[in-house]
Amino acid sequence: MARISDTREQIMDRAAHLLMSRGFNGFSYADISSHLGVKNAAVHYHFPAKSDLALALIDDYRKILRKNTAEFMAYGGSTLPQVEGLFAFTSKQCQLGRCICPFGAFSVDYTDLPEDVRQEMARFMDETINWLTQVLEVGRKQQELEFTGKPGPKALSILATLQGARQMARIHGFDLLDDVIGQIRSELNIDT
Amino acid sequence: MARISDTREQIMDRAAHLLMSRGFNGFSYADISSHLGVKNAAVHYHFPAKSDLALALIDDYRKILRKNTAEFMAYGGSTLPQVEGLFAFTSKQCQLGRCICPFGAFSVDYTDLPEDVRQEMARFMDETINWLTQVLEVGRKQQELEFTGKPGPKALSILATLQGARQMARIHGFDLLDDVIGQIRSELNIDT
DNA sequence: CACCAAACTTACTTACTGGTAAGTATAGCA
DNA sequence: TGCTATACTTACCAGTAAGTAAGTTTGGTG
Repeated sequence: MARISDTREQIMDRAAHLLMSRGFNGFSYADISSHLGVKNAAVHYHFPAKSDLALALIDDYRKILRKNTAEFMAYGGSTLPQVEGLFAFTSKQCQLGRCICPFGAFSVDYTDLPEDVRQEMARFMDETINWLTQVLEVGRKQQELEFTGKPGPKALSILATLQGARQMARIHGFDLLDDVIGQIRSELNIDT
Repeated sequence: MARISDTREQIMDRAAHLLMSRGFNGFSYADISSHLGVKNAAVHYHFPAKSDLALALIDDYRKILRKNTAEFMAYGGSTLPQVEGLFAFTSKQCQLGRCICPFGAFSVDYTDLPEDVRQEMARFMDETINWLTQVLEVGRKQQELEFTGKPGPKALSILATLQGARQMARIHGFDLLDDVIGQIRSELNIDT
């Protein structure tokens, strides 16, 4: 037994990977425990029900998002690193086999989710949309990027595009995601 | 027993709905059989393995796509009904609870799919992309629609956007899909 | 009427699912 | 040294998954 248990953290790491590679119903507690070399019940010790694991995962995502964007949301700054960071992150995750973003994973298995998980997911999505909406709004004002229509729908559109492309890339090849990101860039007039 | 067995057809109908509402690993043979009032083994009689069901579903989608687009692919014509048809279809499917398009469903459960199903899926995606690419190319030539960049990446981008938005709409509400379709329209300069 | 094949049902198997109850090892503390 | 909370393991449970083997019903055909 480790002095400070890192098993919980390892469970979260593995669960996050499994969630994004196989979807929420696509992995079992055994998939986690066997990979860590512990028993099934050890995972249940930290997360009694699978929905507890879901809530913890979503909570983590929200924290990471807030941490990474807090400074921008508070004080502004250049928007290009924000947008390019989103593209790079999506691309890297996909190449690491994590082709299903949490939105997609939980959307597919939505009918099996308890109400609290659904609500947390909606909140996380809200925060993500708000962040990108503000990035687009500020970016347009600062003339760093251009686009058609209002920032809100454009933000939705970009997030949806990346989510869909990430999934399609698994079936059709990773070039697809590069092409789509290129298309988004050109429509934001930030061709490199 | 019906003279001409329509059980197979009913199985396909139900399976298609379940695939698009819960994903491929999200439904079981029991979900199909109980709904039709037959036994589990009856489904296995028509589709021995679940991958046979997957292949049949994909084959059906390909046929439907080809049937609906054959005329346009052969002789051209106005492109607006093609594009608007895609939007209307996506919107309707989502409202009927089928928030997961086949690409998304099979992408999430990709790791469990046998090689032949993966290849059929890739082929179906290819045909879909080719169709929309041609629609965009012809539409631009005929000055029915405008867009940034090449038709290929734009087609990918639109399909990815619709797939992602359809999934996100389930979590965030159906308005999201309307907003996204509105955004796509305005970027094609076909605002109504 | 006899037969045959299609379309099932009955009854089963093996494997895995999330989940639980009870026992055990260990680290730190009074 | 003994106690206690943490972090597990062992050993199970009921439910469900896909899949199968063998028997049964039925419509159509010779």
